[in-house]
Amino acid sequence: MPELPEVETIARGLAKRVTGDVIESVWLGSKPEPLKSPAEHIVETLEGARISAVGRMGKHIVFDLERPKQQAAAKGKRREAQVEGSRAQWVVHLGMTGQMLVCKPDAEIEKHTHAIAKLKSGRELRFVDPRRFGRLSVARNGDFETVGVEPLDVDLARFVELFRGRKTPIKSALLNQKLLRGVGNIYADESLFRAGIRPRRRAATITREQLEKLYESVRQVLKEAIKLGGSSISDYVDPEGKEGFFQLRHRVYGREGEPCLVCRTSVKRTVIAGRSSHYCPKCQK
DNA sequence: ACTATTTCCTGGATGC
DNA sequence: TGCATCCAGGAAATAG
Repeated sequence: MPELPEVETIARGLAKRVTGDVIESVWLGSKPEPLKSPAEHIVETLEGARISAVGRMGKHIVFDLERPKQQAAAKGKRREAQVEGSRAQWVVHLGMTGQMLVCKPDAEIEKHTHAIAKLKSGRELRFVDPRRFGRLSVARNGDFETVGVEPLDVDLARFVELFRGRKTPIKSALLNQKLLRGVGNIYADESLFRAGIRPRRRAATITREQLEKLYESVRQVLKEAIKLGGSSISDYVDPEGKEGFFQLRHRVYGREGEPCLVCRTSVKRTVIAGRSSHYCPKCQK
């Protein structure tokens, strides 16, 4: 379940391996494709493009693409002709189980492979996603906007403002990508534990002081997790096949019934907005 | 304008 | 052992 730290780790790994490479051809799997843009649009945008950078926005991996000039000239008859030397992005959301793999072309094609981009270097970028919650799309430069703010960029004042007047539980607000982007179930629970706030607390009832603590907690948890390469639960590994280690630092997530690491009280689990939520009833108010 | 709930999807875990 | 059922959850869609 890639959240911000995992996606950041993945994007860095991909950047290291495919920056500067050129996409020569693209294959998209049949059936209901996990696409947010029309298939032809994706193929047209990716083929021939050079990957100039790989980054992250919220939980999205963003490949920055440069389209060569001669490409546009040679295919002049194309209706939606590419502007010369145009820029675009390939945006990938991994959903729950998505993976972006860099493979040798002779590597066995895994079940649930939905897209393959052949690279000039001879390798392939493959998108594999058993549960099909992941999504692929393309955008022209600047088109890919997400509404929420980056937790690691936002300042305290704007962070506090996000929750003003919201009756929804703070846990739901943290998961709402239109407010804050990149925080998922694990990091929401871990942040709330560190801030001493119960997940069901209505956002609007949280004091300024507590919100300041939450602001620091969210950022601290995310930074620490990035440093450790994310949380490896189920079978998450980064593009180099390495596991993350933040799961060893989880204080409440997945620890139902186990003693709180601070006060030994049994960690409780409840469901909020359809998501399991873990907390210590004594440490969190 | 918000908020809450349902839906999508498959593999692994659990239960009888 | 085998089969059915449940559960995980991001975000879009739907309902209130």
